[in-house]
Amino acid sequence: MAIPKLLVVDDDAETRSMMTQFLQQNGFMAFPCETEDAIRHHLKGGRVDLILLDVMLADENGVEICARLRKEQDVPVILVSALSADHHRMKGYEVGADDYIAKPFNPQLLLARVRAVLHRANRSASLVYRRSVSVFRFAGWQYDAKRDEVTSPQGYQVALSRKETALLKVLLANPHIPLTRDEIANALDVTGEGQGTPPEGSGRAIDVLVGRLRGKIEADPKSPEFLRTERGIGYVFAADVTTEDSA
Amino acid sequence: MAIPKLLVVDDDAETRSMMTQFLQQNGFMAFPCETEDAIRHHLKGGRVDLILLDVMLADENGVEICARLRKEQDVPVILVSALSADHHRMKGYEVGADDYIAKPFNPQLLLARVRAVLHRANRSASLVYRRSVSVFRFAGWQYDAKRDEVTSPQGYQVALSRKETALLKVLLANPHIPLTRDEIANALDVTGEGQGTPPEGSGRAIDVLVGRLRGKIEADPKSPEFLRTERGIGYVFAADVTTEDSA
DNA sequence: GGCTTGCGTAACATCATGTAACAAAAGGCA
DNA sequence: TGCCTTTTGTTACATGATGTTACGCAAGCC
Repeated sequence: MAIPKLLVVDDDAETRSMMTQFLQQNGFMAFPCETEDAIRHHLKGGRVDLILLDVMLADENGVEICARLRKEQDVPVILVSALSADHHRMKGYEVGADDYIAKPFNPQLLLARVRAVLHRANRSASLVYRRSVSVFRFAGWQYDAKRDEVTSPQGYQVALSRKETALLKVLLANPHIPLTRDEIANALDVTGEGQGTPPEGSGRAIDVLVGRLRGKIEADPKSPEFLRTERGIGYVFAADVTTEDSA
Repeated sequence: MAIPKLLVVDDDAETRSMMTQFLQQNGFMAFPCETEDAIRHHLKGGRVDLILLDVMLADENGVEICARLRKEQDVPVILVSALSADHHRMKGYEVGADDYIAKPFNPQLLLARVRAVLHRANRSASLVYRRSVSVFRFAGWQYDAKRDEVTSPQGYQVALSRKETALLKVLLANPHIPLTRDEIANALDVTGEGQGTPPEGSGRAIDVLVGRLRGKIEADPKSPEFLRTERGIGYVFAADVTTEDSA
């Protein structure tokens, strides 16, 4: 993929330029935009991969703009907001934002979110009807999604519990992308069947789970090679993963 | 039951036709719909068993449409979305969607979900649907429904009790679909005819029954290959099953 | 350096499941 | 009917998975 083109939409000039600069420094083509018109200009000009949209634009509510953009073109949108209230968050998703991030935000987290959204958008177009991935490989390890079996480089079969397996799956599906504990928890709660248990933000279940998985697949759990911690953010799977389609 | 009639609602023409085709190839009567009006047309026209609804319709939010449909008619709905954010998922359940699936999705998973929802909606559907099937095969095993005979890959005949047989039948009729203990109990109680026995949610009869069946058809009952546990849910038959119709 | 915060993890608490052992039913047969 | 065998359900306990808490260490920050 070419260098992703991003638009930074914010009515505060300083925020705008800081975010733009930050993104540029991190390898993205970022353009500051002040108004909806500016966005349209870029959209007409050609491919735009992602829009970072401030929810509190002076003239209009970001959520509404997002809704309108969605109708016209399928551009991924991340809402940025100074409000951390959750109903706002919901509102953003309802109109089709791909993600949401609250100010003040952790720069690394912003990058992680941007990469994650680009990653999703990039794949979903071509992958929708592709046959499912059945085998993941990394550094000699292998995970067979169909049988739920994990095999070590030495050929030993490693027994993982269901949650451990689910965690591994989430990580393998998002290599090199930092995932927050909430994101992981959400992904793990998806049982695929009846559900009603709202995921909580309480305990440290994820930390413990990560620790347990490390104990099973890391040579030295104290200095993990794959399951790395991103302090203040969450965890990343820090290895290249190759996948293989099932028949 | 007749062949289930499904509606595929999506504003993207390509997605619509691919999903429709895929479902048709897998034995469903599937119709593409572009708008809510199209849905209503089909609903008025007669029985519709399930609606697959894209959350990101151009004009309106799928979740809202789902909510409205729910109020009017009791049609099962599965939401389909390009957003993997789980907040959406929650939202979908709140308004009464029967399930939710994120794009890009595994086609087999889609089929499983569709069958599961249809199954729930019409409990006896899948068993009745397969009444003409006389022989089931899986991983070398064979179950002859006419003679109630189970044959192992080595050709040994395995003797199952009536309940064990009934359990196997239910599982074979719903491969890869997790069944709750209640669902299984219901299916077992109704087998004969009269149905005055109120299925209870009390004891652990199903667990024990599953254990006994495992003892007879699993090579290693401790780590079952076919009759897998879905913690917190129930059990699944985790093998591909082929069927053969009787003359 | 001291302070604050986040993380790792052992130890415990909880809960679902597996299963042996027993009890109750259901047949089968003289 | 009465006795025996087989099937089915219940109970009790063991096991294992998952989540929580508590405490100590390490990383960042001044």
